[in-house]
Amino acid sequence: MKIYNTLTKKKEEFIPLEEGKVRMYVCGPTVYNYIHIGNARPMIVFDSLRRYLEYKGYEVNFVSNFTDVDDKIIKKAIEEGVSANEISERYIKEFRTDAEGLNVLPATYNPKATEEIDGMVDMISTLIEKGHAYEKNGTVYFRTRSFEEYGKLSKKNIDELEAGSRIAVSEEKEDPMDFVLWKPKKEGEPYWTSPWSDGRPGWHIECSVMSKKYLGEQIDIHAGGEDLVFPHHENEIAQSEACNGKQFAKYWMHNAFLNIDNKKMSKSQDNFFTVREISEKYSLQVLRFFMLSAHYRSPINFNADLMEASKNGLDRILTATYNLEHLLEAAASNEITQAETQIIAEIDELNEKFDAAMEDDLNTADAISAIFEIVKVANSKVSSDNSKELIRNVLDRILKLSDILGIKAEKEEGLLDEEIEQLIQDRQNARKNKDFAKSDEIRNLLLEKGIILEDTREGVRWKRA
RNA sequence: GGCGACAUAGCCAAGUGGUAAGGCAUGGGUCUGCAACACCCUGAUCACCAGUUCAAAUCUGGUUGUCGCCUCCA
Repeated sequence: MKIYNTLTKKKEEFIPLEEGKVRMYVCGPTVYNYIHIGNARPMIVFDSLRRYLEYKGYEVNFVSNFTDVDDKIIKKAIEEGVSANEISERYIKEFRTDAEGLNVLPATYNPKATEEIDGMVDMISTLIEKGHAYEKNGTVYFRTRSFEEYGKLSKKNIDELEAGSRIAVSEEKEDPMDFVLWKPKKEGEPYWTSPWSDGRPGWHIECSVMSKKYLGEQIDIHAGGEDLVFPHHENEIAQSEACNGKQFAKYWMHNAFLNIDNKKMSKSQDNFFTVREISEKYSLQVLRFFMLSAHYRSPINFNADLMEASKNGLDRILTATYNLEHLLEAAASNEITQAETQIIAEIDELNEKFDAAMEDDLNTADAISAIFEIVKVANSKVSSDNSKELIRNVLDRILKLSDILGIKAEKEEGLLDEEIEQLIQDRQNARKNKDFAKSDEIRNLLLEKGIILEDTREGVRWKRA
């Protein structure tokens, strides 16, 4: 598989550090609110990567953290008059609800920053010992100039950074580019004790420490949104490599941003959507499908029309599996014929197209097109005249490939209550008697109840609107 | 100011040297009692200019436009 590596700015063949295993870290959310749809992009994209790697047979150790101590969390806690912990616990719970709706698999480990403070103190101590960090008045800074390769990920030159810097100059810092590893508490803030002060860790050190603890000093893939390249990931590299003396992550992957109506999402512009809000209007499967319909490194635009189009597109796939399931029930023959092996060969070819797309830096847009092509084959060439084996093969293929993308392609219709069953029966009787006025009336009534009826060769069937 | 990305049909979007995948929408037709689903048909001189090449959406240079990072941010 080829992966575009931000570090080298090239697509590279993916070769894991340890054969058959993948160590992967994705920067998780700061839990101070519901996640927004921009947060959902890396979750979905890298979950799809994980699913694909697992499908290929890798054992994936997938770690994603919760940043549960932070200025924003503290601010929210003060506003609500509750503890910071209460805020973070609440939104971790909400995060899990949204992640489940998006069909994002749970991480192997979900460490919380506040539970890893000891490790952070250790790493900061090591950095001080090695001359990569220094303490001033209870604050510990990373000595950026001590790490020669600083800027290698974001391709920034430290001197140019300083020239154009908008960072407030601190009297304490040896250099304006130095960043905080540990900061003393302010009145009323949560704190932990350390050799330097009662306080809390800086944001960047968290990921270096949690990644090391759960995945080791060297990992295969480190991923996140492209805005994290600088300074967050650059700083993680500096901390981890200065501390451990070896390359931190082999492949750095970054997803592009999601815009709303071609504008950056921001609270001030009031074009901000949470995943929760979207879930009230659409299945989150539609959001997931929408996100995967473009390449992860391209910016993607979000608006109601595009969601509508995605919904229709996804429905095409869902309808196809729905149809195939009904055909499977209706099919009489079980013997696969010569002609049918041709259809399977065609599907095999499209399956290969899917794999090739995924192999090429996770080209989910192209992979989805392969699924659509299989749907086309199913719709145009498969009927209840075919053997169960053929139908089963095509159906399974669509379900399997969709599942790699985390798309649930099987409709969960549930059961109908007796009243509706009776109405459907009444309508069938009316149709038999050619009382179409009555049958249409019943159909409309059912539509109001959210049940759509379809008359097929194999009889009447229903689905939920 | 520094660094970087992008520009493909009404819309979304693949395609990185050999005359343009796929989806949505539109219009016409088939199927259906009518619908729905589905099927068939319907659409692109790949932002512009110049260059390299037998051959360019695809490489090079330039122009225009859009956007991102450099500050918490996915």
